[in-house]
Amino acid sequence: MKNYLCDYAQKAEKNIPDDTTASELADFLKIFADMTRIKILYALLDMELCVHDIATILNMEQSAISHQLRVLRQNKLVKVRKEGKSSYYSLNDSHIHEILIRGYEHISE
Amino acid sequence: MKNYLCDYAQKAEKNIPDDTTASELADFLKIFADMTRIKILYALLDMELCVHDIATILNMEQSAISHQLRVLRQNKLVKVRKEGKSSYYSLNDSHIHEILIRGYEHISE
DNA sequence: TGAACGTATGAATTAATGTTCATATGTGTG
DNA sequence: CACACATATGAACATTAATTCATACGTTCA
Repeated sequence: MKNYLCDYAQKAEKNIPDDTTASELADFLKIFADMTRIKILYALLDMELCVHDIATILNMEQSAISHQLRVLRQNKLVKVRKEGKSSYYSLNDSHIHEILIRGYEHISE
Repeated sequence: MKNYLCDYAQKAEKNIPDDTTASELADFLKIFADMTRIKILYALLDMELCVHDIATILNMEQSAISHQLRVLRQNKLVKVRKEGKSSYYSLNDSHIHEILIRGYEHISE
């Protein structure tokens, strides 16, 4: 049974985020781990859209979209503007573009 | 029942990746959606490590690490170098750094 | 060749997550 | 106020995924 660590491995230990940070990071990146949410984010890249339009564009139920928008909203990736009967959603995070682009680059290779 | 789309919404439609692309993208980003894998990736940021050392550093079972390394391997995020009894893993993707950094920036705000 | 070590993997279990369905809340309009 | 429209949400169901356990495979060395 080996419980020790080589010197170099001890260095690696320092790079690893603590449980709280790692967990927050995982939770954040988890948001991008879903096809529906990715599509929603892409739809919102250039403009704000109301729930109904997103559902129509993605050809999905309003309820499903609404649930996913809640996830995005709670994680501050999108923001809402209410006007009349509608809720207009738009992006709320500057890193989204970057992450989506890096991801796309990866699968394009 | 509204089946039409406003002009601006039709533009949004063009940004949305097709199902295949969106699915691949989601699958790729899904890899980052787990605390264990994030820790492994951080551990490998500066150096290669064998399975046993990763398990020790993360204080987890060898089997769990091995399973996750397989996910990372299959998705080409890490590569293996076999030497003697050990398998040494290292990063295999230039976007990893960027994604982890963007994620960290987000949760730091 | 047998024993120890390192790694990989299949099966089972448990936990987390996405979608649907039904329904509630809220807003504008006749 | 009654009704249509837009959105939000709780519960149920189905699916996916992470970990553990047991074990197999591969390598080194006495």
